Amino acid sequence: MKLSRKCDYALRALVRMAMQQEPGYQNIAAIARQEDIPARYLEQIFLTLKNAGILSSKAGPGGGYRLCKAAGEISLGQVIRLIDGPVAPVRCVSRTAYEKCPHEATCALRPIMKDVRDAIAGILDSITLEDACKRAEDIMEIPPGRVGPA
Amino acid sequence: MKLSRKCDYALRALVRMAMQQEPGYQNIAAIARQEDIPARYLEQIFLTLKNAGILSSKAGPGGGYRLCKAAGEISLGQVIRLIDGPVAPVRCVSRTAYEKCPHEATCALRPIMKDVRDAIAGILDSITLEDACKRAEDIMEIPPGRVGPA
DNA sequence: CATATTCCCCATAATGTTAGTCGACAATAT
DNA sequence: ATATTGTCGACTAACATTATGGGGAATATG
Repeated sequence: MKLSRKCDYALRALVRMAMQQEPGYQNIAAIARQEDIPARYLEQIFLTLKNAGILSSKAGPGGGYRLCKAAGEISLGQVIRLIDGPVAPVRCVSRTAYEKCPHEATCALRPIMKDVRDAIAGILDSITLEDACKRAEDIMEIPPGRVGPA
Repeated sequence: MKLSRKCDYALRALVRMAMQQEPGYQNIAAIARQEDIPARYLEQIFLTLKNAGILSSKAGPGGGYRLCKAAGEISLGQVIRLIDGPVAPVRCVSRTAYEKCPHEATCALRPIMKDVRDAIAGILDSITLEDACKRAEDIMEIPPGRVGPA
């Protein structure tokens, strides 16, 4: 039930990109440095994200990557499926990568696993990079009107 | 987010064992045949389950394995953690295998992953082998009073 | 144009995990 | 005694993960 490190990198890098206010390009080296990710590895990840239409890129000085859509349009589920594959614990309950299982008709576990899948997907498909960013900002800066930590 | 095949084997074998009404021992070969699991592999799995106090065993003719506790006392979560490790998508939100992460304090993903973990654990820790068995029986035999499929 | 910067694509290596298989042995029932 | 069944440890083949590296193409700048 574990997220790969690669996927963790992808999500963290995307949140970082989404937090950037100005609309310019951000290069791999900078993101990699900030998030402590091996740059050449992040390169591969960004390429995948680009091919999936999540990022777009521009070469040369001042170039780099930027989000292709609004942060509110990119769900965590979308990214996770792209990097790690289906979120369902078993394929026979996956909506995006369903695969028939011979025991399916009489399997006692299947309906339970379906509940698990729905619970996971229910969260990950409803939360976007924008939502994550907001949470991140709440964590990092004390909201105005507050005097200090509670 | 995927269950290993090994874990799938373990769960299916345990449900099968729990469905057996008579209190005797059931041997590996029989379970392996019924559930279509490589016998020598299931051997390893049962040994692990035994060492964890879920199964007990007896050698010799008429021997085999049986559940060590009532089916209602064994949760799916317990079995899954034993075979596959923590159910949390990332270790820094695991209750049973927590591990500190350097980004923890400012991480935007963590609270989301915590929700995912809670959702998964909420289901898997509350459902027992007994629950699964009931579902299995419902699937396999049409309840009395019903004339046929709806 | 020359040059530096940055992304693009392919290959490959190091390491770890999964899903088994095997052989010899110990316990038990008849 | 012998057949049956579990116990234990080692081993392996295949695959996945986590990178690293070379060589190129696109682009901005002077």
